[in-house]
Amino acid sequence: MTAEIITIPRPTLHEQVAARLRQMLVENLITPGAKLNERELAEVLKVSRTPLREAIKMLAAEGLVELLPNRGAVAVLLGEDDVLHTFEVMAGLEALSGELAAERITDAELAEIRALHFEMMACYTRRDLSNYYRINATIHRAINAAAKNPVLTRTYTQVNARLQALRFRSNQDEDKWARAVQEHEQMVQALSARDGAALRRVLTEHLQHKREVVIEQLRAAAMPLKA
Amino acid sequence: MTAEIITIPRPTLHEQVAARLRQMLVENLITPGAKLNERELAEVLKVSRTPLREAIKMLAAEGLVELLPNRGAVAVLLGEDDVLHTFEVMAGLEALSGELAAERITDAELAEIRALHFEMMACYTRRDLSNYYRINATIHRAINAAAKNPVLTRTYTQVNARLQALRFRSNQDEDKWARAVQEHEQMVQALSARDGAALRRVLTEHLQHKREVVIEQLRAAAMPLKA
DNA sequence: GACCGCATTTTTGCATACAAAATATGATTG
DNA sequence: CAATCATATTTTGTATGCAAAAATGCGGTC
Repeated sequence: MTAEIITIPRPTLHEQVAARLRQMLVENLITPGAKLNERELAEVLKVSRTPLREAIKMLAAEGLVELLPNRGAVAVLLGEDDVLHTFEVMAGLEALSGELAAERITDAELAEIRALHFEMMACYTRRDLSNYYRINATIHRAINAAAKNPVLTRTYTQVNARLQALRFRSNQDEDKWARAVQEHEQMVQALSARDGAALRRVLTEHLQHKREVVIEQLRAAAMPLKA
Repeated sequence: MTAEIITIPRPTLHEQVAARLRQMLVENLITPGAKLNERELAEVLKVSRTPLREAIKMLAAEGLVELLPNRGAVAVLLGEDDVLHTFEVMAGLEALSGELAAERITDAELAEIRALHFEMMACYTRRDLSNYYRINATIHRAINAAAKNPVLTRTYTQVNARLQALRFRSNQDEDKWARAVQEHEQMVQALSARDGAALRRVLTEHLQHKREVVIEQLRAAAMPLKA
């Protein structure tokens, strides 16, 4: 008898479509606020409307699109308040991740995070913003993973997805960037010391600062009137 | 010109079905672990499989059912670990709710929570467990609402839904019940004092205790062998 | 020139039909 | 009698068709 069901073969079509749409939304290939035309999308993705609609319903439950009865779905467009609220929740989830990670992280996981941290420092030194962001996100995910709580990871991923859509890769303010790096330094220290309370504090502050940066850039992007 | 779109008329069919299924799952009208047969359900709910499937996909994204490729959906069955993980996240979300609520709660909201608290005390005194639970949940929702963060509310509701399915209305241990009531007393105090840190502490502990009770009852229910 | 009314065209929502996979059935054999 | 394999049945997954609602376009009117 086989030990366990190993469902990998090939995801059903609606799953693939959902994944693809998720990606498109997160990467802004679908403009926030834009209407999702079923006929169009079905044609582009080369599937019938049925699995497409099922996928859209999933994304709606995930909060990536909004469903308007009899009027289809639109990609969520986050206003300043939405961003603020989302960051508040993210901060709470990150804080919890850190707290639990400090208790449960293995030496191997810690070592990997340290390594990632150095990689990130390299990108910072080179002012390689794109890779900096990428590794940064990886570190946060790694901390979350070290918390060893699948429900937390799931929730974290879901809430975070909404923010991903507005990740600005534009030039950061130098001072704020430096501060962020410093905070990351503190994270590694707190993790090494297995100091959950400290890590909670650092992460909460870190997210708060991140929020400020995003809000600033959001405002700047919202009014290119003076330009 | 109308101020805003007020979409209320009648929810689309898949929304209704989703709501109904959600209710059935939460109230255990569908046994945890049970397979959801599309033909059967479609017949019972008197809809075709299309809106039913769309609803199921939403519930899957919400974590209330699990999707097995080519094998349909099953109502989630929480093991001890799942319950533990879910409570960990719930604790984090409640703590955050409390912290924010302490900052943002209005006098009217506070008064209402106080009133609910007294109602709950009445139920406690009468050992009216059913209504105690109901009002208890209402108080927690009210605290969450006082935080005035829709994203938090949404996340809270979603994670909480998974636990609702296993709300044991069985007789609690007297001591633990008394302790829970005392903690609720402390909540009201912390809220009145607008002491976010204190409320965070109380709620975190409260959830931890709640978790213990649920785990106990889960174990007891899991092995009625000795009975 | 802007605003309404009405017919046309899209677009969404739901039901049905068909294909593929999984499951159940039962005969067969070691 | 257990196990296995071929076949039948059920069930899920996807596509298509049809009805209702919304968006669009266009004359006409004030």
